[in-house]
Amino acid sequence: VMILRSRFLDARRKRRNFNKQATEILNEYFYSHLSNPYPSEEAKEELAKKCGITVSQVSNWFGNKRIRYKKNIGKFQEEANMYAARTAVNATSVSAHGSQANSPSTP
Amino acid sequence: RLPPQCKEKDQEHAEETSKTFDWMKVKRNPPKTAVLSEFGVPGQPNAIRTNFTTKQLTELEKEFHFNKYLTRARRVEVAASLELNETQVKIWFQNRRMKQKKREKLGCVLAGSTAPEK
DNA sequence: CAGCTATGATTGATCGGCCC
DNA sequence: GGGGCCGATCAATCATAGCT
Repeated sequence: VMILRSRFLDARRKRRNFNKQATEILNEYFYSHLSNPYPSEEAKEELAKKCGITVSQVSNWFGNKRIRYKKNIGKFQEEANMYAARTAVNATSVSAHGSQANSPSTP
Repeated sequence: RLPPQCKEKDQEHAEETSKTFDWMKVKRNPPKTAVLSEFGVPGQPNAIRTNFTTKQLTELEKEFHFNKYLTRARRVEVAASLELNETQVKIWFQNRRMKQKKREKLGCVLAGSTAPEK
C-alpha cells in the first residue's frame, strides 16, 4: 500500500558475485579465525587487495557470513571442516610464541 | 557434494569447527525506540525495524544537506513534523553521516592512482 | 521458464568507547 | 551521570545471481 518503495533508485544494487578465488580467500580467513572472525581494519584492507574488492565489500561479506553462519551452523559444517583442514592454522587468539610466524605466500 | 572422507580425518579440527564461540551467541536487544503499540504493554517486544516513508526520508535528506548536525531544537522540530522520535531522527543523522563518510572514502580511493579510467 | 536457494548490499537500530 | 557522536556490528530485508 503505502509501501511506495522507491526501489528504483536502488539500481546500484546491481550486484555481481565475487570470483571463486576471492570467495576462497575470504572463507579461508573466516574459518581459520572461526573463534573470532572479526578482521581488523588492516586485515580487511589486505583481504580486499587480495580479493580485488573494496574494504566495504569485505566488511559486508564478513557481516553476512557471521550472521548466516550462526543462524544455521549445521549448514556450514562441511564447509567449515573443509577449510579447517585445508589450513591447519591455529587461530586461537593468534600470536603466541615469539614472532616470525608469517604465512601468506610471498614470492 | 563433498567426498565423505574428510569427516573423521582430523577429529581435532572437526571439533574446532563444531565449537560454539561467543560471537555466535551474541544477541541484540530489541529496539526500544519504535512507537510502543499504542496500548503498549510495557515490555512487549515492539522490536520492529521502522520503515521510514519516502516522504520522511526526503525531508531528512533535505535537512541533512542543510546541516550535517542537528541542534536539539532542530531535532525536536524535525521529529515532530515527521512523526518520529527524536532518537530516530538522531540515529538517522548518525547513520547518514557514516554513510557519507564511507562514500567520500570510496571516491577518494577511486581517484587515487591506478585506474587509467575506463 | 518457474521456483527456490545463495549471496551482496542496504539500513534502522544496538553495543562499547570516548569526550565534554 | 547523561547525552551525543563515532566506528563496528547486528539483523532483517531487498533484489538479483544462479542452480535445479
